[in-house]
Amino acid sequence: MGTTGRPRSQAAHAAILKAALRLVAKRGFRAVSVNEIAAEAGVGKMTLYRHWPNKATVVMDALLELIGAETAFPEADSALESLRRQLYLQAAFFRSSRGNLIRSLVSEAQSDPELATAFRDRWLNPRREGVRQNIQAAISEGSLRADFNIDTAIDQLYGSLYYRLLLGSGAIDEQFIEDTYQQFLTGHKARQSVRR
Amino acid sequence: MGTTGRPRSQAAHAAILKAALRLVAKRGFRAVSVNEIAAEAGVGKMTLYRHWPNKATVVMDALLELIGAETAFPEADSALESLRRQLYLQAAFFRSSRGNLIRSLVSEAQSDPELATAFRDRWLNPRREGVRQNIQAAISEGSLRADFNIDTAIDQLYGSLYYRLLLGSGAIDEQFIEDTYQQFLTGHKARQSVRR
DNA sequence: TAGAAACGATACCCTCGGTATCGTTATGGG
DNA sequence: CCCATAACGATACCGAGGGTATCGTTTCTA
Repeated sequence: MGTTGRPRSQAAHAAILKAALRLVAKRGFRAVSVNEIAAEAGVGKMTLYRHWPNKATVVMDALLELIGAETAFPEADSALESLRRQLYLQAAFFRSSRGNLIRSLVSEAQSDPELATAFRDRWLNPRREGVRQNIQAAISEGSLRADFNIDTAIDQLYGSLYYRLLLGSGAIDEQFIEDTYQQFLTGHKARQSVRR
Repeated sequence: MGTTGRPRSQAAHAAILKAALRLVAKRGFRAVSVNEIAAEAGVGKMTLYRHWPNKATVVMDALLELIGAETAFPEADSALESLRRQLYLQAAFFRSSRGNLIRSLVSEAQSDPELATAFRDRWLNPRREGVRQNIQAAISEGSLRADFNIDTAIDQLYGSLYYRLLLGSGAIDEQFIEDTYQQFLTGHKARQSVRR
């Protein structure tokens, strides 16, 4: 078997991810070199390349392993309220320095098809699936209609957030989130809201 | 005066922009080198750097000078119809190879604050201003309400287009555009549509 | 305890954006 | 008409950075 030899250092693995997260969140992907990440982690450059095939994959893993759960759906009394709160979480995430991770990866993905696929498969689609299930729960609860295209609705909900993050056309503040949520509600709520 | 000496070659200027547009539309910003652009234009590299300070600015100018008018607002019977048709134009533009220019510039702007400012000032904001005037015309015509935040509405209209262009989460096809337009209308149309 | 593989360090390669400098060429003010 | 001036194409060069190769050393397991 391939089980012989010195094992990979989990400490080095974790230190590299942590260093990559810190540096890229603070200064952005392009401004940080692989040498810096390795030095910050107290590790040789070659150790980094033994664990990951390239710089972008390190940052992708840092995003998923260290802060992937930061935008999970919060518990709430209704599916709609959970959706609304998740929008606020996503906005806070985008406003924070960690938003730089998303900006960096989307930027690199424009010229790196493998990274683009990985970003969709590992970050975007799982989150979209969460939103889809939430919306379907809201439909089951009778608070949303059932006759709209869910994918398009998700794009309209989250597209404007990514737009402001990447284009910097305006603040991702509470007013903006509330307006976006209300606009979604206006177009998709059930005509007769179920009451109890 | 500084009017002495050999004048700048307008032919070289135009050839460089055309070469940059062709190559970047086909293969993307990062995959095309400055040497290639100059060679394709039949020009020395230094001539390029005499006309522009860096690679990104060349592509920015190519976008504005060669295809800036491609997404102007079409004439129509009503402001709303003009807006709807402009969405279709923008979608066709994003679907075409020229969409690579936008993807490239947004990508580079993530690590180049000057480019980010130029992209907003020269591309985004003028187009947003056109949308704003169109929306205000629609309000004046009585087909839209007057009590919503126009900037947020613009982000919701166009944000999902940029989202699909940059994230590749779905096709920017007619169905998507129509759904997006209808969702905007549902949330912002006047309660009593004016008829004649 | 011996072989295999990961470790940190470091030298190296290659591409590419941008600069410097060459001799040459086109202009326009005097 | 002619000469100072600046742009021209070509080419050598610089520096940064991603990724590789190789060193002697260390740590594991069979």
